[in-house]
Amino acid sequence: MSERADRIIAEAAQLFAQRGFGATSIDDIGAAVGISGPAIYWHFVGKQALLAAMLIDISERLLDGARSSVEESASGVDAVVRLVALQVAFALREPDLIVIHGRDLHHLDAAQAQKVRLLQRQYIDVWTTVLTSTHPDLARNRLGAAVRAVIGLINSTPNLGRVDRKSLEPMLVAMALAALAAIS
Amino acid sequence: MSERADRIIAEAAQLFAQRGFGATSIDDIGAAVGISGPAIYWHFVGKQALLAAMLIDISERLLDGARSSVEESASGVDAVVRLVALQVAFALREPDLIVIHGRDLHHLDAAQAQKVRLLQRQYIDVWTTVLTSTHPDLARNRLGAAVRAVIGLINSTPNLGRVDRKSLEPMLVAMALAALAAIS
DNA sequence: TCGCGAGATGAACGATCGTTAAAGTACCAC
DNA sequence: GTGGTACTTTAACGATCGTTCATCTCGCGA
Repeated sequence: MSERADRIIAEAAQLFAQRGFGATSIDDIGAAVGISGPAIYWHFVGKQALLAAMLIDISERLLDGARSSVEESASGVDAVVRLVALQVAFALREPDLIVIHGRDLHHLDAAQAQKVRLLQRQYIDVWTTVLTSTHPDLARNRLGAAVRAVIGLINSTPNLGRVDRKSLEPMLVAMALAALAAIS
Repeated sequence: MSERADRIIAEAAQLFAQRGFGATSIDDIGAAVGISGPAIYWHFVGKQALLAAMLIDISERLLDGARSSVEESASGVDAVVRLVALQVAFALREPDLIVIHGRDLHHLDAAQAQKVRLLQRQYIDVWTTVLTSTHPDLARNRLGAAVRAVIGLINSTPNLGRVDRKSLEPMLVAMALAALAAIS
C-alpha cells in the first residue's frame, strides 16, 4: 500500500467516524487529503473499498492480537486478563475505528460484510474458548453472549465524554473482569 | 397520534434497525405499511421526523422510567438494582430501538440531535446521581463514564447472537451490577 | 345530491453523489 | 527531445431518493 493510499484511509477513517459513512462524500475525503475526489479512484476501486479496507484490517489485527495473547499466557485467567487489556488498549487508542466498526458495517456489500463478520466471530471464539476453561459448567453460546456484552462495555469508550481517557484504562479493565466473573 | 401514524413509526423502526436509516427509502416504509411512499407526508413532515419521533420517544420513556425507579426505591443500592433491571428489560424488549439509537442518531439535524442528546445526558445523570450516594469518594465525571460503559454492556443485547434472550436477563443484570461494583 | 375535507396516488422535480471519461502534468528512462 | 508511466484534474453521466404538486377517491354532514 502506497503512502498516498495510507493517507486516504487515515483521513477517511476520521471523517467516517465523525459524520458517518453515508454523510461523507468522496470529495470530502479527497479534500481532507489535499487532492480531488475522483483521484481516489486511482488508489481504490470505490468508496466501499475504503470502508472494507479499514474494517478488515482492524478485525485481522484484533484477531491476531488475541491469538498471540492467548499463546503467550500461562493460564486461563491470565489469558482472560490479557484479552481484556488488549481490547481496552485498542479501544482507547483507536476510538474512530471502534465507532466505524459498530456503526457502518452494514454499508459493505454482502461478500465483504461476510468476511468481516467471520473475523469478528473468530475473535469472539478466541475469547469464548478461553472462558470454557475457566467456566467449564456453562454452555458455549452463553459464554459467547457474555463475551459480546463485555466487548460492548469496553467499546463504549468513544462515548465516555470529556474525561482523560488514559486514566480510565484501569477502571475499564476492572469493570470488564468483574463482569466476566459474574457470568452464570 | 393517529393509528396510521403509529403503524408508520413501527414499520419504519423495524426497517431502520434492519437496513439503517440511510438505506431505507420512503417508498420502502410506505410499502411495509401498505400505502405509497409520498402518503407518509400526510402524517409526518419528512423522513427525519420519523427518526426524531422514535428517538425522542424512547429517550423520554427511559428517562421517565429511571426517575420513577429512583423515587420508588428505598436505598441507593436498591435504586441501582432497579435502574439496571429497567435498562436490561428495555434492551431485551426493544432491540430495534437500541440499534437505531446507537447507530442512526447522527442522521438528525442539529436541533433534534441536541434534544435527544440532552435527554440522554439527563438519563445518565439520574444514574450518576444515584451512584454518588453509593460511591461518595469518586468524581462525578468518572462515575458518568462508568455508567456509559455499563449501558454499553447492556445495550449489546441486539448482537448477542442466537440465544434465548429471556434467559440472558439474570446474567446481564449480574454482569452489570458486578461491573458497577468494580468502579474505582 | 352536493360539497367538503381527510387521506392517498402517480408523476415529476431537484439535489446529491458515486463513478467514469478524457485530457492534462510531471517525472524519468533512453 | 521522445515516449511512457504514474497520478491528477475537470466535466459530465446516471442513478437514487426526498420532497412537492396536481389530481383522485371516498365517506359524511347538511
